[in-house]
Amino acid sequence: MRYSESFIYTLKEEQKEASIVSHDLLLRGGFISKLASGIYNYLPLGLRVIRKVSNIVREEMNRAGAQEILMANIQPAQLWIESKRWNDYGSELLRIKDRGERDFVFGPTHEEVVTDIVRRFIKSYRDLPINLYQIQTKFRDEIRPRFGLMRAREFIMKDAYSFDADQDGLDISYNKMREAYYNIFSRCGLKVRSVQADSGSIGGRDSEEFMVLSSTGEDEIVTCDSCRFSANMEKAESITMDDAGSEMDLKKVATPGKQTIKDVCEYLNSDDKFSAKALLYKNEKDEFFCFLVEGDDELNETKAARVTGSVELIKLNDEEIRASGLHKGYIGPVNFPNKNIKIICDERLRNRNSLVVGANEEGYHYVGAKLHRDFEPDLMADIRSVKENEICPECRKGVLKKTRGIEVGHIFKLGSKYSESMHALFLDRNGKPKPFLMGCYGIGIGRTMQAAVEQNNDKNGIIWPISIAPFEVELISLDTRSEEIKRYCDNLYTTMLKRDMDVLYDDRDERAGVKFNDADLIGIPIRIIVGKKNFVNNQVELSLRQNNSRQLVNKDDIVENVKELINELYSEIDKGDKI
RNA sequence: CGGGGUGUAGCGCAGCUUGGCUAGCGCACUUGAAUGGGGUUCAAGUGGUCGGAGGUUCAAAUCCUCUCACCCCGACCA
Repeated sequence: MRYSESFIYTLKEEQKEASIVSHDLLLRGGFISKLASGIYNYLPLGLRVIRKVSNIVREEMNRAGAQEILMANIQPAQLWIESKRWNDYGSELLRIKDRGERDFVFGPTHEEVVTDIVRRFIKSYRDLPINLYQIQTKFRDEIRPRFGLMRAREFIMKDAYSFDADQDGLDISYNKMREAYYNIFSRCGLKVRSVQADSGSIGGRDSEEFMVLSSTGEDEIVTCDSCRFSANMEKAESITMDDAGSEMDLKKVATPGKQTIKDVCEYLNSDDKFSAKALLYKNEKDEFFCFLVEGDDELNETKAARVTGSVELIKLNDEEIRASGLHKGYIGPVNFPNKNIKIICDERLRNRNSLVVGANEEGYHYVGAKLHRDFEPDLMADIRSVKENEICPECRKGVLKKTRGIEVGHIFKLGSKYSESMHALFLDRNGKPKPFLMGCYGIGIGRTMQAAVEQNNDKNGIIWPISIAPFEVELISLDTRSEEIKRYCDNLYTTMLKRDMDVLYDDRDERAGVKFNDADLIGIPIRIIVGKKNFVNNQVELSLRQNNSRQLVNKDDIVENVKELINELYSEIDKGDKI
C-alpha cells in the first residue's frame, strides 16, 4: 500500500474520549473511529489487524478440527423462547421487530442458532463429535460501554460450539480448545493466563477465562502465590474460617443512630467480623433475598446470583426496604419480620458463636446472636468475595494475590443446558435418544487487538507484534524529490510486493519528522529508511520499532535482510512464554 | 438506572457568569514560497443553521423549558 494513496489519517492530539492508552492509540493511529457509544468503524489499518488476528484464530481452530460456518445474526425470538433466554438474558439483548411485528434479536451469541442447526442434521452418535465455529459481529447492549473495543456493544467475536455424545468426549473437545487458545494467543504475541471463571448467563459448569494481565483490565483476578490456582474474583471460592468466638446469650441493645457496621461495632466495642450485615436484593423474577455476610466482608453478587438462581440482582431501594417492613441500618435475621424474603447466609458465619445483627427495630441491634439457636437461614452458601492475602482454597498453603486482567477468551462446558431445552437429541449406541453435550468457546477479536496494544506500546505509539501488525514492513522514502531515490524506492516496493511481502510504502512528500512520527504511532515492526545521507554510500537503514535498533545495509541486499528480520521476529513470538 | 459533566469548523478548545456589530484560537485541510533525517517556517485562504426544538427579548452561542447525543463516576458495608 502506498501511503500517499491510502486512507490513513493520524491525529496529533490525544483523544478526549479515550481513558486508556490503547484506546487513544487506536483512535489516533487511524485504526478505528467511533460511530456511536460502544459502536466502532474499522478503518483500513484496523481492519488489517482484525484480519490478521482472525486468520490466526481460523488456522488454529481448523487445526483443532473445528469447521467454520457463518450464522445469521438476526435471530427469531422463537429460538430464544425455546431456550428460556428470551426472558433470562435481560436488557443486554437487543430486540427488534420486523414489519409484521414479529420479534427478533440481533444475536449477542449463537448457542440457540447452532443448536438448531445441529439438531436438524445430526441424528446419530456416529456423527459426533463435531465442532462448528464462526467469526461474526455480535451486539450486546452493555450497561456502560467503555475503553473503545474493550467493552464495545457491537464487537467481532469468534465463537465455537462443540457437540459430544458423552462427558469424556466433551472433556476431550474442551481440552483441544484450551490447547488451541494457548496457541492462538501466543501466536498473537500476547501473554495470557487462564483463570477459573463464572459462566454467567451462558450457563454451564466448568469454565476458564483467558486473561491478558494488565492494570487497566476490567476483571479482578486472584492468583495463589504458591500453587497454580488462579480465578476470577466472581468465582474465587472462599474457605471457611474456624474463628468461633465465645458464646453468649442473645440480648437486645440500643444503638441509636448507628446504622453502618463500622459505627455499630465501634459503639458496641466489638470486632467487625463478629457482626453480620444484611443486604437486601430482588431478582428479575421479583423474588426478594436477604444476604447475610460477615461485617467486614463484601457480598459477591455473582456468587449470590448463582446460588439463588437469579440472572440479575438489584439492591432494594429505601422505599422497598420500608415497604418490606424493615428498617434500614437495623436489619437482621433474628425475628425476621418478612416471610417472603429468603435469608441466604454466608458459610463463614457458620461457626460463629456470637454475632452482632440488626434487631429489625429502629435504633436496636442484637448481640450474641447464634446461627440455628437464634435464627435459621433458608440457605447457607459461599456468597462473599475473597480478599487479598487470604488462604488459597486450592492448596491451603499459599495466600491469594489480586491482579487485573483483560478477558480475551472464555471456554465453557455447557453440558446439556441448550440441547435439553431445545430438544436437540441424537441416538446413542443403544438407540436411545440423548441430548448433545455441548461446549462453547469464545474469543473477542477486537478485544484481543486492543489488548495487544495495551500490552505493547511506548510514549510514541503502538509496537505491534509482527504477527498481527497491519503491515510487517514500512518503507520510508525520505527524499521523494530525488529521482534516483524515488526510482530505487518504487522499485524496491514492487519487488517486495512481488515477493509477497506485507509492506506499507510511505511515499508522501512530507518532512522526515512527520513520517517518523506517523511510523512510530502506527507501530509497524520493521522499517526501511531510504534517505540521501546513506544512499550516497549505497546504503539504506533498517530499524526495528520494538527497540529502535538501527543497522545500515547495502541497498541491493535489503530484501534478503528484511526477510531474515521477519523470520527472526516471528520466531521470537513462537518462543513467547506459555503460562 | 442513580449522580456529575460536556455538546461552538474534521480534531482539541475559548467565548456563556453580566445577551449587543461580521463568533474566535491551535492543529488539520487548500494555495504559494522557503526548508528537507524526528510533528520546520512565512504568507494568503477554505470551512461553523454555536447538538436539536420551543420560549423570553428590539436583539440569544450566551437566559428559560423540553429533548437528543456523548463522556466520567457509581450501581460494594442498608
